Amino acid sequence: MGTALKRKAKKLLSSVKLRRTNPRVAVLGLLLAVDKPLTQDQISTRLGRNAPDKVTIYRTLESFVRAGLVHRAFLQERVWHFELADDCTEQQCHPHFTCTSCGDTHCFTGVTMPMARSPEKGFVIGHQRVQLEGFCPKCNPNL
Amino acid sequence: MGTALKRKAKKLLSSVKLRRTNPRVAVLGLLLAVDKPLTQDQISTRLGRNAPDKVTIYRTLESFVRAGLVHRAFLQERVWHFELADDCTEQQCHPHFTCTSCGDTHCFTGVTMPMARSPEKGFVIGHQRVQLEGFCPKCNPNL
DNA sequence: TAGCTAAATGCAACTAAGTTGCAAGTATTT
DNA sequence: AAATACTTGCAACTTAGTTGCATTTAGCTA
Ligand SMILES: [Mn+2]
Ligand SMILES: [Mn+2]
Ligand SMILES: [Zn+2]
Ligand SMILES: [Zn+2]
Repeated sequence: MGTALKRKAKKLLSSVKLRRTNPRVAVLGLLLAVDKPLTQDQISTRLGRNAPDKVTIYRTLESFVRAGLVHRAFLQERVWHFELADDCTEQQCHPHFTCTSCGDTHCFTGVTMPMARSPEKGFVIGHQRVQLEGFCPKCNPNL
Repeated sequence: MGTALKRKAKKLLSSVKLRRTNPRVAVLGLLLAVDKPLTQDQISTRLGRNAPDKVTIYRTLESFVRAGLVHRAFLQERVWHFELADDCTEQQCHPHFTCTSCGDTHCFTGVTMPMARSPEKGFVIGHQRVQLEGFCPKCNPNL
């Protein structure tokens, strides 16, 4: 991991009053670098030989979520994907697109969706999530 | 389960060329009756004493999904929720609202959302899913 | 109606994502 | 440098969903 990324990660950690430990710098630096949702397993693999323990990665991510640095980006499988909580408003994150052919996920950061309106009085819609699936350019049969 | 429901379930099964077995009639009848997403566990509990085996419920639901009778309505937890595949178009199902206070889920069947537009050439958006969370009328602090 | 067969079921064992408890280590404060 | 609250790693656990296989059954045919 680049020194610049490490510095950025440490700064971020301090800004939310989290201790600047090695596992946290590594995980946060990675999320800063890849800029797309990753699972615990993917994080572990990418950090390679001296990746922190699985439990530490989960707890690290949990602390990031609590601090508001990271979101769980719910995809359609059974595993959680985590990404930085930028490109989001209070009410909604950007849509996520997953290719049904190759499985790749893309962040549609430029796409904004109108908020759903409640069908009846009394509901308060605090947050909205949009998931998309289909073919990515690589797998598009018409291309 | 009511006789009418059973008859309806059997009819539906025949219409998609699935064998009319007891487990299938029971599970489909239940989904017809409750009209909201249920997990395998909830289905099993509601069917009570002589509910089919867990594996049978999963395989039953899988056959319904293959036949297009049922959708997996992905909610925010780690478990799958299944519901009848009506109130859906080819491109999107109705939004689902889950209350962050009491956990109840409501189907916003009347609410339609515009489809997201691809941010760049090449993506084909086949399906869109919208999840909402907030306070339900029961838990709304302003009510 | 009885028999045939492919499809469906039930059970036990398994997989894998995420959790919990606890002893040992360490970042920050003083 | 010492104190201590926070963090880490490991082992054991939980739980949703899967797999393999022997047994049963729905729907068909004779
Ligand atoms: Mn994203
Ligand atoms: Mn619904
Ligand atoms: Zn693709
Ligand atoms: Zn509620």
